[in-house]
Amino acid sequence: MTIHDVAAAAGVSISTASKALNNTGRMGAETRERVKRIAGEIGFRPNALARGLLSKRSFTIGLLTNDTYGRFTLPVMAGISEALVDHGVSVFLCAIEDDPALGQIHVDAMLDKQVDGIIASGKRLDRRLPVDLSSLPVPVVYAFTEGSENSVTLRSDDAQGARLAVEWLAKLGRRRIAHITGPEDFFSVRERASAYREVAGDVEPVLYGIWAESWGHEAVGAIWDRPGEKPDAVFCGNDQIARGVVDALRERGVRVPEDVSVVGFDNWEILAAQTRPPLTSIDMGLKELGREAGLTVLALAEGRPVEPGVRKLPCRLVVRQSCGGMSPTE
Amino acid sequence: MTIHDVAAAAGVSISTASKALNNTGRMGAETRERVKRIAGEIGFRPNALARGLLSKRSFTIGLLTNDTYGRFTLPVMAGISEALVDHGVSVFLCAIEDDPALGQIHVDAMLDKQVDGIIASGKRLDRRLPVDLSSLPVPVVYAFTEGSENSVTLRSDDAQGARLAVEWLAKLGRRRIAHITGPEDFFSVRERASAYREVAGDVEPVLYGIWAESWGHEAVGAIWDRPGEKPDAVFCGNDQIARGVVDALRERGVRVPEDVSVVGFDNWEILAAQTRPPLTSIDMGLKELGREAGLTVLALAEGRPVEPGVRKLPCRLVVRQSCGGMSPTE
DNA sequence: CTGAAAGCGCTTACAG
DNA sequence: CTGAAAGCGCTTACAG
Repeated sequence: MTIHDVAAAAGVSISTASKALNNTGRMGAETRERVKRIAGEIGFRPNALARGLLSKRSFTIGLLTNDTYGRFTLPVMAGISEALVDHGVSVFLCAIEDDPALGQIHVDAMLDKQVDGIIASGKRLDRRLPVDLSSLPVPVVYAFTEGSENSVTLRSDDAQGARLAVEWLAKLGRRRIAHITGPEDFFSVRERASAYREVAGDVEPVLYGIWAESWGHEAVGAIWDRPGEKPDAVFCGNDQIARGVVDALRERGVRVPEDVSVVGFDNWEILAAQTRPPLTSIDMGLKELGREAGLTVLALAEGRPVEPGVRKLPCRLVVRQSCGGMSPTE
Repeated sequence: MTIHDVAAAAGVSISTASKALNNTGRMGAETRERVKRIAGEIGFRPNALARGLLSKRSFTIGLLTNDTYGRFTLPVMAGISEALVDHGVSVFLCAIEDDPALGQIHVDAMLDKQVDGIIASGKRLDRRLPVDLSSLPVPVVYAFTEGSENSVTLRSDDAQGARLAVEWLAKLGRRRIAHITGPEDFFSVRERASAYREVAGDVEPVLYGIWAESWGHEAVGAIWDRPGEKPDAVFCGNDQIARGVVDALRERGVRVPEDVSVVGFDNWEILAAQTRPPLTSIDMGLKELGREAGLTVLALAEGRPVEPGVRKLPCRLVVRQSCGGMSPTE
């Protein structure tokens, strides 16, 4: 089923057939309709390869990621796909672990296939992918990973997210808010911690550790075993830590949210919803981030101008039950 | 940079250049080498679109999935990608939720782009994707989802996995093994339960519920609150349930693994490893399943014969600490 | 051993 | 208003 078949069936030339189907050129409305109808009847679908060869557009982009676990990449991917499917653009997913050779192979494969652009994504804002994308013949957008010079980079606004969490706790009347978080060498950890400090003051400590439930447990032990006043709230660096904190508090007979409010970060549905009580958490809006990344790489591919630099997208608070309080009333 | 540039730079015709680069035709070894060297020097990369137009192979396949959460699809995807990258094949990821219209859009987009084949994947063995793939012009392989008549379908061997779990418990000396699992309308639930029955006998009950920690909790309550002898082991339908079971037992002062051994299913790393104690679990080998699916669709695309029907891939036991015992000595 | 020509399926100036 | 021709970048019979 090629355009030749359509042309033959409609009794016109292939140029006319092409123009009819693409709504270009000028011809009798009746002719155009007839060609379209016949194309539909014989099930003609234009070959995107042939079309791409001419137009220099493949309607294809590549998503490169080293987040094999997919916790971050998957929502990003969903957003990209959702935004681009309407434009007829399909997405190659390339999981490259942290292997530079594998990364290069995938980049080469994508370039061979004439992708219109590449989105680089990762699991950490302050690390680069193990492959250099800075001088490719196609546009590159960085989403949730460190970008190269003068590139377009999209990331979540972790400071604003942290503020959102702590302000919510303050609004609920909490005054002694502790912060239990991940490793200090993470940029996002430092950014969240300093936003926390601004809002919460320094009545309670920041405890740096690892991204694990066990660390949440341990930190609660350290805080609650020391003498003196205890926190009435804990802002956690992610949901895993928050889960550990909630479980540890329950085991000590401290009631959540009556005695202590807990906020997580990531809004990792499966974890946040299964915790008892379900976690109030900060959502980084990764799907929205993916959507923006998709639209941005598309704009670049079409030659529309895009301001380079880092663009921060807002986080939002998702209220469940670990803080008490109703859903946020502005 | 096209083959014209290579030909010009090497002082040969484009036919000769093409043949030199593809190791076809006959020519002086010296000419061939020179062309190759020059191609490398000017950074020539053949346009896969043009190549695909001739060869009728795009070196592209599509992965269709309704598992937006990605728990199952992601390992499958990793396996597919890993198997195919060596063959120069790239993968379109199409997340279609459960939306038939969206599914059709993605299928059409893939066909337009001349994919060499499609792999359909899901989150449930006994459900079909919301789109009919049974009479496409390209080969289709089903992985971890119900396939159509006479298709090639790959799935995990849940009965064998369940047997592995229960036999492991028996080997550790457990005699009263309960089974707490998901909804009975899941095919895999029934298959696991009946394999469990065969090995464990009927001293303890099968409790059907939902795929949630809360159900694990609740089921432990039901069992331990009734009078009479208690189980000395629990085989759980998935890791979430197992986590609920382990937590509930701990809260009752029942020691895991000293008093009761617990086995999960799925080997969902992030959950299994964070449970205290870490969960021994059954791994469905989804990455291997993806690898097989990739190689199978490739074989089909190349016209090699593939036996239709359902192929079950073996599960394996991953030993952590929730059962006691050493790593399986086989 | 090497090159001119035809062609993959399509689009787009350009004639008529 | 419609069609013949050239061409996107490549490969592959077929001549020479």
